[in-house]
Amino acid sequence: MDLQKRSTEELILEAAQAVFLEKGLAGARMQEIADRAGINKALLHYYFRSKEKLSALIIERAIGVILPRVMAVLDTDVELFDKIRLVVDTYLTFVSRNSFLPLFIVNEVNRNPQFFFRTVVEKERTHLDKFRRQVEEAVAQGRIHPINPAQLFMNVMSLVIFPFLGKPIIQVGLGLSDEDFKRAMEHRRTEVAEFVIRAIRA
Amino acid sequence: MDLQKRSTEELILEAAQAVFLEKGLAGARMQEIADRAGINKALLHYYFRSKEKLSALIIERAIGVILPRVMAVLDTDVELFDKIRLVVDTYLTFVSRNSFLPLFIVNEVNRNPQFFFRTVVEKERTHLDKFRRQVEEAVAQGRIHPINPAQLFMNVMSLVIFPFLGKPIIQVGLGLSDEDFKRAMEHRRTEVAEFVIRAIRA
DNA sequence: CGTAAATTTAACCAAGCAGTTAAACTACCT
DNA sequence: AGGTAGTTTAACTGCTTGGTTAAATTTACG
Repeated sequence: MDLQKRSTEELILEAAQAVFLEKGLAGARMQEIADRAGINKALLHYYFRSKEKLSALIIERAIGVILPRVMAVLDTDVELFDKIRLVVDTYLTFVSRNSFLPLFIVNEVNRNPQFFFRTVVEKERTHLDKFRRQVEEAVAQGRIHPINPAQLFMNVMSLVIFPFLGKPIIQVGLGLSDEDFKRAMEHRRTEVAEFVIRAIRA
Repeated sequence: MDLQKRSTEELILEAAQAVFLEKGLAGARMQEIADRAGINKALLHYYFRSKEKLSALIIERAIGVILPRVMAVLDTDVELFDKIRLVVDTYLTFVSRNSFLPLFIVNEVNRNPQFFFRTVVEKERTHLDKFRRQVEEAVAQGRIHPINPAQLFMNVMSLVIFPFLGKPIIQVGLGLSDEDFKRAMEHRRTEVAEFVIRAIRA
């Protein structure tokens, strides 16, 4: 379709996403967004009336791109242990390429939980059901240690996401270069899943 | 000593901490800090010249209060599994009472990693040595599965801290009331440690 | 070509906010 | 009583920033 060049609207959205993720909502400047999109402030407001409207779009986009990904995996028919491996791998890949996303989302969600609630979760919550039943079944069959599915899910998310939120802490605290960190995350791609599986396997 | 009333300086610091943690550095207003401290803006600047100086103090305080706590536990002579139980318990207790702290620290550390580096870590890094050796020894003796001490540490921190960063996500995503969430965290106090121990025990 | 939409230029407004200042008031100390 | 540090009041400066406006210029397109 438009292989030649992205539309101005897209340019703005990309620039806005970059700036919002880097600086946070309060720290982002409309001027900087305009600059990075290669346009001027007037045109920026011409497309997206206000900072608030623009930021709402970005937040929706950011959350909308990551949440369905996890939910889709959780909703498949794969066997439990393989599903854990799959969700870790999927998520870790994605978040490695968008390392600012977790912090941004966590901030916005804490600032305005209602929005998060209305926008996304209502539709997605049921997708957890299959996972929940799967865990309960495995517990009932004695294949895994008794564990609350919610807690298990929380654990997986924690292990995958936190290192990116705490990247500077971890890097400095453990003395890792950027390259080291990348390698450590690569290593985690398999390690985390096996860690979780060992923790629950009966 | 001064049982009657806290000094104005302390009042300001407490108010500043509260406001900074709730609103973040960029979102915090000097006026609000003054109001909450029960004084006026002029006096606020009379005590702490600028917002920057004040925020630097708060950041230092915030990090300085939580990091040494973990390090102290990691540096003790307790046996490995008990140490894991201890660190989880200590940390979870503390962070339950200061639930805004993790998000604040994570933000500041991402915004300015150098500061974090200079201020705290230099002195604290060595405290990890004992834990590191302990893990390596346990691996060598075949008491636990082979695991990089750094990764193990990262896993424990992840499991403890993340739920507080993602509290709204988790609450909404899993449909937990405030009471439910509190109970879930209480439950985690023992669960997380056992989870980790099962994951590494040979 | 002609017209409408897209884009720039440049100036401007209003609000919010950090920080200042000076004068007056209060409380405590000696 | 007098002085000093702590505190208030209230007005003000200066800068940043979101948002607007109007006119000029360019681009796209039938």
